[in-house]
Amino acid sequence: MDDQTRIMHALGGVGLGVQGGVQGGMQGVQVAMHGHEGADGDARKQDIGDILHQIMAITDQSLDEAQAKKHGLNCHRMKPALFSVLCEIKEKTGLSIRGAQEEDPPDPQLMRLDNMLLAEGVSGPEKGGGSAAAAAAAAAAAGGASDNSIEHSDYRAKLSQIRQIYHTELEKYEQACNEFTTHVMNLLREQSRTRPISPKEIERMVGIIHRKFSSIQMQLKQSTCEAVMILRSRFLDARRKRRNFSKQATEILNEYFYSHLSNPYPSEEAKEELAKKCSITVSQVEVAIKPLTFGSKGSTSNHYVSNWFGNKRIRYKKNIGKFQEEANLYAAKTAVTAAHAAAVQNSQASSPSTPNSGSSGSFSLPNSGDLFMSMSTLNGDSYPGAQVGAGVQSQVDTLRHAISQTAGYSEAMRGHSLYSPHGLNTNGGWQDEPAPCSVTSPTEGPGSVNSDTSN
DNA sequence: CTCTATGATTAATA
DNA sequence: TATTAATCATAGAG
Repeated sequence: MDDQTRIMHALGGVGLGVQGGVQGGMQGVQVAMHGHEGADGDARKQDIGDILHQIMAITDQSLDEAQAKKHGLNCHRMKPALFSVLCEIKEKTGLSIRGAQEEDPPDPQLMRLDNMLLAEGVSGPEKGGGSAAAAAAAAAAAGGASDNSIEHSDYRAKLSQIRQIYHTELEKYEQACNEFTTHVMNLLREQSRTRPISPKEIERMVGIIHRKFSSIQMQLKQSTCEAVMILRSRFLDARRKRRNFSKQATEILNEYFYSHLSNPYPSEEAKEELAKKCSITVSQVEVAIKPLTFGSKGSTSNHYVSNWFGNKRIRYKKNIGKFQEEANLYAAKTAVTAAHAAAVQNSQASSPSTPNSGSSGSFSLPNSGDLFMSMSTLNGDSYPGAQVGAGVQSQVDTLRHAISQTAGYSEAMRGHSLYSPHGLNTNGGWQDEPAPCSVTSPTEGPGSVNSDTSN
């Protein structure tokens, strides 16, 4: 008690001793601190010394006493002035380190992580997280190629799991950060009543805390990214586990292929239609992680068709003999369908019943390249008898098919001019025929056949 | 297991 | 950019 009054007195003395105002107080302190005292400097110095002594003595006092004194100090009329002065001093003496300028540059790595999380749909808008939602999302995402079945939804489920964890954790961190921040702020504010803490300093402190927490968040983001990467790599590996197209899908594709043998380059629309047909007709199982990674363009399903046609073309070309049977089959099929469809105006020509007769020989179609080619291969090849027979038959069928095409021949031609951007060769074939080899050197037929078949 | 069929990927090409 | 040709890697049959 006694001490307290003395302190108060002393403080008052400091203030009053100069001029009484805030300004005065400041000057007084500064003067005293720097030791530039004037005439009565010694006396003031003495005062200050007293004060310091008394302050030191506080530690020896009981809690109650300290509280009381604190209160006393807080209520002192000079307190605000002193406080600001002390803050200023503190600021000037560099006690508060001025290292708060390296915050603005947004960490590129963090940006990268953010971008990736966003791209993967982890941090993006909520899409719901459940198997049902996953299925819905899958359906929504893949427009045409809908059922990517197990793997796809599995992936989605896992992803949404990650996402959920991520969000939970993020929220937790956020909350902790806020809690901690407010706690520290309160603490500092509280302390600011007894020691010089400027609002600026508090701000800085908050900044530091936030930085700390954001670095933690970055770790979270990083590990989330890693998890996604792992998940993705696992499923991307799985992507290579190819699924064969369904029987019907290949049926449809083959049909198209063999009915457009002269120009098996489906246009975009055609591809789309084929894709639609295939995936609608059957639960055409496709592995499609791709649509997940970026907003599926819808053209993804066309990709499969393109793949298929690419493979088909190349493989057909590589070894026609091997595909003869298939060709026959589908040619016949298309012929039949054509017959069905195109009624029977020219039943003579297109009737499947009498295709061989007139048709084959009489038609030297522009796309006879195909026929010729297959012909020559057949001729050149020393197939086993049965096979030859089959070959001939197939040839016939192909012809028949060609004829059936003839019904829509003009259509086909239009198609050519429209669809084949890379010139359809005049010989009717696509690009350079495989024919040449067999044509030019039919003698070498067997060899080529063997190699083909072996291949 | 091997072997073939086949979907997917990739580098090269026009 | 679409295709080709080569290649990879698996599915499926034996």
